[in-house]
Amino acid sequence: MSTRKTTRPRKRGRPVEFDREAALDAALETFWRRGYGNASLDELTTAMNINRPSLYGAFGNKEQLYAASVDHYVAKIGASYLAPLTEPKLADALNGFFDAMIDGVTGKHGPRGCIVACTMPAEAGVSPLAQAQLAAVLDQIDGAWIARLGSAQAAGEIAKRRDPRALGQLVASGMLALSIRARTGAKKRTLRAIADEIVAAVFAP
Amino acid sequence: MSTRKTTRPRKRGRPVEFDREAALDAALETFWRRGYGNASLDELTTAMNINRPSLYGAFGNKEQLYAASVDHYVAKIGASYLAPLTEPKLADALNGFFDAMIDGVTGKHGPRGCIVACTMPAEAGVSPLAQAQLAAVLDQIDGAWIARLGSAQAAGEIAKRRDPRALGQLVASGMLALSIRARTGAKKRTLRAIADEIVAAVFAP
DNA sequence: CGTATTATGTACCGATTGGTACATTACTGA
DNA sequence: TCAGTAATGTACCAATCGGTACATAATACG
Repeated sequence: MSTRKTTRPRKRGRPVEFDREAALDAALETFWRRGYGNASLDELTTAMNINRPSLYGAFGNKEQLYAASVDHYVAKIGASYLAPLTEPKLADALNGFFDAMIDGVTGKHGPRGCIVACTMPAEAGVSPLAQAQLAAVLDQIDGAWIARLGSAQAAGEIAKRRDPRALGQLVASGMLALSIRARTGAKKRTLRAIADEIVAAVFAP
Repeated sequence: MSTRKTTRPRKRGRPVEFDREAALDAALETFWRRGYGNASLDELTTAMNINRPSLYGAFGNKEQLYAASVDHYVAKIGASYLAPLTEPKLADALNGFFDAMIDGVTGKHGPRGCIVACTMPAEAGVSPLAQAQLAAVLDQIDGAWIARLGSAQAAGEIAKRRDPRALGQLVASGMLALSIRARTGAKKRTLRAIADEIVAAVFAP
């Protein structure tokens, strides 16, 4: 018998008519701009261009749609901010990260600020699910920078006495703070000046 | 004729029965913990122990009550964080600020985090009033630190080549980020380690 | 074909929302 | 003592909220 992939049963019933990714993009933009509580299902379904039963069928409920939107943001936009971490020189990684991030939070890909820093903390006080998700996202960003700074330290780019953990959390903290500042309309130059101080702090002896 | 203060007419009508400050404390605690949208008027009036008409008579409406609660927070708790700025030595000012702030955002005076960093950014995307208030509060904290670092620089405590403006905004940014981290349950030691890096950055050459 | 299955569109649900009308109560001033 | 004034308590409002029942439409299977 020829080795055959387990015949996955084809999809029954009426096919989904909307593009799940496009719908998530629209939901993300809505939650990002208005926060969780200020985004109503009417707004969401209008922006996503689907009706309520389709939304509930595809995403569960409003809370789960919000969580999916945040995941979508992290995977799509957050990941693009972290892409410069693969730069061989630490200075390039840091500057590339802050440049990309500042472009992003000043409106390049959507509303000003970042959905994580600007909308999740408010929900974290009410929803354990949101609190856990926020903690997980922060851990992920911290972890990425801690690892990157650890190898930079091994390569002799930063002083041996520095603590990669605290420095990684400092860099990630910069992202949170700049995101909030951008929400009120802060200019790129202002944000970049703050980022410069953080970069300098990483390279201090 | 003896110079007399313009006779202020005494208060007419039934006197107010609640303590405005205590009511504001309760409103602040509610908004702080649950954010603006998740705090209903039923919750607010119950926490404040007043009825709706009294709330509207004294504070206008929900949005204005929120703004007043934030002002109350800034004047009461925010000011206590900034009190160490009067320390003669800059290091004492910085460490006193971060110690007080970390105690605060980890729950000493109320819910974890700070109402400014954790609940205002979400509203700033919807309400121009909230956005302007958030910008004003950030300006105030930035300004306090910029002034303090300016005089520290004049006193030779930090290097002449450093930029007090960027450094002041860096310190204030630390407050924002630590506040968000505290919201998810981060421990004091973690927050203090990040603060230490910021303090070190201020004193770098 | 017919049947099973799944998505869509409409129309609706009870609950909750922010906000207010109105009668009552407690005070000041003449 | 009585009129004027302002806060309180109750009870209510229209609007909106998140979520769903139900009939219809579109597919796969046999």
